[in-house]
Amino acid sequence: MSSADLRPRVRFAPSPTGSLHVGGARTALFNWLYARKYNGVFLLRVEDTDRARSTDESTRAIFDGLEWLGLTWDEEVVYQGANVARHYADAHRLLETGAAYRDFTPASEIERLRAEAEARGDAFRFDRSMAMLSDAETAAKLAAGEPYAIRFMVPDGVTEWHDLVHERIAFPNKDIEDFVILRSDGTPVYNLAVVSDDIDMRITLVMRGDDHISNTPKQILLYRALGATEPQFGHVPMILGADGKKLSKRHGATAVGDYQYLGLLPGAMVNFLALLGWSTGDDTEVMTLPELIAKFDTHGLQKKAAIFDTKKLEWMNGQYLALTALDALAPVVAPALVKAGLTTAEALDARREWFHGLLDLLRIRSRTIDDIVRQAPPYFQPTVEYDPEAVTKQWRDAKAAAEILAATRERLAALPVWEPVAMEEALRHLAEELSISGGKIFQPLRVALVGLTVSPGIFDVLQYVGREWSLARLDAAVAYLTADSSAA
RNA sequence: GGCGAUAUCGUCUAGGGGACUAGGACACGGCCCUCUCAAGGCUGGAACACGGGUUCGAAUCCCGUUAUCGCUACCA
Repeated sequence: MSSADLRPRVRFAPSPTGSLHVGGARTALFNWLYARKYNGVFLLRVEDTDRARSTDESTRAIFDGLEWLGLTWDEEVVYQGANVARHYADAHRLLETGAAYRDFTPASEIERLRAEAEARGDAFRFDRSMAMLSDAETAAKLAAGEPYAIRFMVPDGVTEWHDLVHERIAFPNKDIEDFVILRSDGTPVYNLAVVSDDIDMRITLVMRGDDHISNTPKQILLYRALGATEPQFGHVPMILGADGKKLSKRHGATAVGDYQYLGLLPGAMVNFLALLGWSTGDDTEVMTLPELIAKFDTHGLQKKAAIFDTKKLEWMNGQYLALTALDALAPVVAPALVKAGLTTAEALDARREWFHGLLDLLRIRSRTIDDIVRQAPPYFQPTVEYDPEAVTKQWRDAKAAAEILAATRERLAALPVWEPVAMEEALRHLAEELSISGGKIFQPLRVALVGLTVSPGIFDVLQYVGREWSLARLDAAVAYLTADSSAA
């Protein structure tokens, strides 16, 4: 065996029946991290055997989501639907070796018995003897072309494995009923398809959600009956909504694409997801992808389900907004500004330095890209709208405010250079002359410049709004206030 | 119902017999900084589900109870 064959092989196997959900994304992430950490191979398998529910659109959404997160796969995508011939052959192989048997009982009959048992309050269990026929009977039914399902004959004993996160898990085989592996229409059932494909893909570790724990003994039995050595298993906990219930639409944004749309950074999403159900063992929380890979260790995997805390996700995104180099951040914020109709890509390119400086000012006050866009209009549009509350609060005395703003305008206009240090010096002098605090000038000025009571430092605002627009806005404010007072 | 999994602050977690007066982060409150808002710094409140064992000693090991979740399909 060559050394290449010893590389760990893991996979992410979503059903293309919706978007890529955060739970799936995290399962993919753990697998990806494992592969990257241990020089392994990360594979993607689309489980599209349920043709009624699978869509191409969903498949694309899954690819897009994984790519956005940077979880790239190493070999061609495997489509389970393309392997049904092998699934069928494997089922028949088990039939030949006696590990499985034909069940001519119609599905409708099983359904009826199940309903009956439930009505009695009993649990229905398929009884192997129901299907046991003499060779002659079987031959006759076969000759008559009667349809049959293939059931796996669960042997006696106990099926156990050493789970990567749960240690030992054991199931007495008596609790597992003879499950169908091939339907009477010849299509494979999930557990068979998964095992057949995982064998074919030479998967060495199956890491998946712990909702699959109960499937695992059945799958292990299939590996053994098929003459294959079973892979390692690791069952990671689920992600729950804020109410402790399974994450669903009702909880709002649950798809990875939703967060992309909401202006989250993929690095923040990955970092946050990694910390849901896994920890480094030390106190580090904000980690780059290379750090995540270096620190990843299955021992840090949690057994307990985790609640998806959007507040912490936002905080994490704020950290990434602040930490990401402006050169890298600008290209992702620019399209959002363009989309909001505030500017064009060309205009931003032309004022690259200005844009980066502005971005640096706004990002520290933001948790998402949308937050940045929301703060941006005063710097991209010639005029601003006044927030009524800001007017009430800072321009309550219209006459006084107008006077201060007029004086402010005069001092600023007189400056030889439009530069923060000089502005501050000039306005602090003005405050001194008027025997008022700096805030008494800065706050009304802030409303004139951005229309709000909140903004970055006032001198930064003046600088980034620019001389021309700033002075015009002061004029407009004075006009507004004098008109207002004469009207009143 | 049966089987399985899980159980530390509101949330994510550290902890794997004595280092625990149970640590960190998010969120929340206070203070500092300050032209506002953030960011940052300091700081406060806040948890071992319950009951039995084992042990000199238990958040840590064992058993039970409870609660939650999952599976129990000719769904995946």
